[in-house]
Formats: sequence, C-alpha cells, structure tokens
Amino acid sequence: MTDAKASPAPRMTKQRAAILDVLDGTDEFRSAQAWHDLLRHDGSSVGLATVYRSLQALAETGEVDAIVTSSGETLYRRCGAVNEHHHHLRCRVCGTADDIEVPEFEEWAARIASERGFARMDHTVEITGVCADCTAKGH
Amino acid sequence: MTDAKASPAPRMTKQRAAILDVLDGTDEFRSAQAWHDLLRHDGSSVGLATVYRSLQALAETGEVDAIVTSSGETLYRRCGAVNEHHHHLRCRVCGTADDIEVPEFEEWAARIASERGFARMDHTVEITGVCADCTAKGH
DNA sequence: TCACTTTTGACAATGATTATCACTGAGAAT
DNA sequence: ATTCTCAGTGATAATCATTGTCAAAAGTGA
Repeated sequence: MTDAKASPAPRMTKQRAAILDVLDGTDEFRSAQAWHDLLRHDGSSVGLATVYRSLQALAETGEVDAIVTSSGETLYRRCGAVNEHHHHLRCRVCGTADDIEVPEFEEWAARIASERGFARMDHTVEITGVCADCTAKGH
Repeated sequence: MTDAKASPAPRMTKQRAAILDVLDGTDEFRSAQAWHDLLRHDGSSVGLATVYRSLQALAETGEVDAIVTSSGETLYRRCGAVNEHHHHLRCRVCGTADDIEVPEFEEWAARIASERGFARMDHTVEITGVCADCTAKGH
C-alpha cells in the first residue's frame, strides 16, 4: 500500500518563522490581531490572514494554546516552557484579577491524564465571578 | 452630584414575558438566534435585537447562564435546576473528546469564591492532551 | 387619562474571522 | 543550478454574530 501520508508537510516560510519568533517573545495570551500588530512593529510585513492561518495550524498541532474570551475573541500563546503555572480569578464587573494556584487541580489533571492514557497534557482554567466590592455595589 | 440612580427599573413587557417563557421550555444551551427562531415559531414576533438585549440583561442579573463556544458564539439557557456541569478532555491530534466530571474542582472553585468574597462564580476548564492512540502513532 | 421613560424593532454598522484567488517561493526532482 | 509544483501568502471581499441607532410604541406612577 502507498504510504499513510500522515503529515500534510508544513513548510518553513519566512513569515512562519517570524510568527514563531514573536510567539517566543512572550508567554502572554494575545489575539491574532495583536500578534499581527506586534509583527508589524517588528518590521515584518506578514499579512493578517497568514497570522490567523498560522496560529490556527499551530493550535491544531498543539504548539500554541488557544482560548476564547467571553467576548468571543480567540487568544493564543506559545505552548510549553510555562512552568510558572497559575490561573486567574477575575471579576466580571471591575476586571481585577488575582492569581490563584490549585495544586490539587494539577494533580487531578495529571491523574486523569494517566488513567486515560493521555500524554502531553495541558489545561486552561478560567474562573470568573463578581468580587465583594462589586457585589456590595449592587452588581 | 446628582442622584445615585441605582436600579434601572426593569419592565415586564410582553416580549420579555415571551422570552422568559421559551427559556423555561428547555434547559438546553441555545444561541440568541436560536431562541429567536423558537419564539417566531411560537407565534411571537419579537425582534432579534430585543432577544439579544434581554438575554444579555438576564445573564447579568444571573437569571440565565451564558457560555461562549469555541467558535465564539454565545449560548444561553435558563439558570438553576441544571447542575449537569461537566468538562471535556480533548485530544489535540485526533480531536476526540471525552466528557469528564470534576466534583472536586467544582467544590474547590466554590470554596475559593467564598474565601475571596466572590459571587456568581463561573468557570471554564479546557483540558487537552494527546490520546493513547495518537501517542502510539508517534505524535 | 397624562406625562415620563423604558423598551422595542427594523436596519445600519461593527469587528473578528474566513474565503477568494492570483501570485510567490520552498523543496523535490532533474 | 534549473525546473516544476503546489502549499503558502496577501490584499481584499465576504460572512456572521452581535451591537448601535433612533423614531415609534408601550409600561408605570401620578
């Protein structure tokens, strides 16, 4: 039989290289458009559509993380190297955010992973609510 | 300065009543447009913008739940009654997803909420990895 | 009923993301 | 190194959910 023909053969173009480059510059979540702006400022003239396509492709292979905000925007950030793993508790009204850590959750995630035979686990936890101040103000 | 003007005073109009009515008909998550269609089929001629505005208002007061799908669409459902809350474990390579439940996490989230004085908590948990099959295939 | 405001609805406007499509260049074959 | 090919690119049009606009219609208290 012919070969399985697994990988769609990704090519290394200068624009893809540029994208991977800026991605490595920060580990913050940013929108495709934000990354595009950043690329422009860095002198690269990558097209917006290309940024969208590349981020999507990278997200599918797991090389970048993607999350969708409550306003429907998709944010991306480079994957891995994120040892400083923590989550945020954000107030939906005033927007303040606290860092929180959940060792129990990390352990739980790891357990589920091994139970089901999953590897290279990653997770995103978004926790929102209305803080005490805003609740007091009637929100 | 002038008055504090706290509550904007919500009015009970027939369209709002119709919306609350269909909302009570199902406890599934549906998009604003889907609810609108449903209303139309029920004979009500509520405007789309009105449906959006009402659902938004209801979501703010906590009377309905709102979630954002990975494609950026916002889904709503009547609040309460339903605590069939679960998350997904998704393979980044083949895309298969399993439902998983994390009572511990729910408890933990609730605890954090009360500790910090937060109210009306909500959370999103995205767990991804590479499943056993895909790992075996070298991914 | 009357005045006063909120709510509504039709439709234009946004804004993020995707589709188009001619063109370019990466990588394989020669 | 030179061709050959098709995946990748970019400018822009198209899509689609959602929001803004504003005159007309309908609650609510007096």
